[in-house]
Amino acid sequence: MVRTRLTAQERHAQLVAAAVTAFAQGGYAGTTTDQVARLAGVSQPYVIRIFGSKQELFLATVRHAGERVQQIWRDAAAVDPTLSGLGKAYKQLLAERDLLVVLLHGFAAAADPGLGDAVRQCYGEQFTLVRELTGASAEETRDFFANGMLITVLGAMRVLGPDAVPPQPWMADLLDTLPR
Amino acid sequence: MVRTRLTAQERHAQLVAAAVTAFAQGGYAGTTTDQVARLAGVSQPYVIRIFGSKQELFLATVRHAGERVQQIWRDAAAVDPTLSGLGKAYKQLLAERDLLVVLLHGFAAAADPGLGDAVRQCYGEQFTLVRELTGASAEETRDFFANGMLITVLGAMRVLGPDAVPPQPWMADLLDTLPR
DNA sequence: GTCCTTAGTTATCAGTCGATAACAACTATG
DNA sequence: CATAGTTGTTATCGACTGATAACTAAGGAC
Repeated sequence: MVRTRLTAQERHAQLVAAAVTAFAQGGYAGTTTDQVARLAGVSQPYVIRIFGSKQELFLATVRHAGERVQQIWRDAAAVDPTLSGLGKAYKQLLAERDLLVVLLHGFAAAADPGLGDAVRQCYGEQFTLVRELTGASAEETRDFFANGMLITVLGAMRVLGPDAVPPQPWMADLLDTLPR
Repeated sequence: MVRTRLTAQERHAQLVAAAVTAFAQGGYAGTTTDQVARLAGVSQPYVIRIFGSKQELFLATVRHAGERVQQIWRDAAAVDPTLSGLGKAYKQLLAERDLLVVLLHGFAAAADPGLGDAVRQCYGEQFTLVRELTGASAEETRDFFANGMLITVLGAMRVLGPDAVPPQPWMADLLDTLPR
């Protein structure tokens, strides 16, 4: 028998996955709940009924992305608990570039009072976790996050990632220095 | 005599200044042309007539911010043409935090076909200029931009800058390592 | 003073978007 | 089969927003 309906739990997860893709492209204000709904193959009002509001949908999406990043770091630290080890795990994160970019859009939208606290907490947890896992100094950790942020922004700019634009000369110089 | 009217040139500059403030807070999609107009004390249709469209207004704003950053770096390099010298000029940039944040919103909105090319060109010019001014290696320049991007994002998140939120423990560790 | 260019306004619209309400259909259980 | 709970839809609304059009008025040139 063909499964037509999903449980609310399954649908919730599917919608968050669709929202990662949609919000990564347009950001919070630049993405409609209808775009997310169409990506998931459901109607727009149903998205609202599951999450209550667009803001809650976005928050669930940012939290999901943050938790996924943390999990990848935990897994990496189990093998090599150094900044270098976690840095290599970035390879995985670049493969799921939308995850990083949706986090960036969260950071950028943090001026919105309804989003700011949740977004800052998300980033704080990441920073704390990396220090716990690696025991690295604050300075080393800052450089780690700085380079991660650069990679993320270059991804959002379509300089890095699956659908990157044709490379310009200046990009080559920059990209050559990034960890492989 | 009281000046009531401005020349188109003066008004143009005033509107770009207002747009820096407005777009820094809400980003491209999250800011209305009416918000910019009210900030400048003119009517919304007049903003559209001067710039043609919201997109052109945003592009003019991003270009202005990019040029201002470049000018600050040129001035700094005239005194101390090293990455350290340009880094110190960041103090000035943090004082005009909206300038940095509006650039970030430009990078984040680069997935929009109408904005991407201009935004990438803006970033490429910055990268190239810094290398020309300092003669630094690609790797050193990458670290320079990575830390700059981190500072910018922390500004957008209201962790850094004039209207920063009350600091959390993790923020203190991070902020202590940033260049003074 | 009159005229003409330029600065600026009000009125208005067509499209979009998040949200609500009412209804329909599937599925498990007894 | 009946019925109750859950999954999903269509219809619709009110608010908002970018853009257009038509009008008004300042101020320099002659």
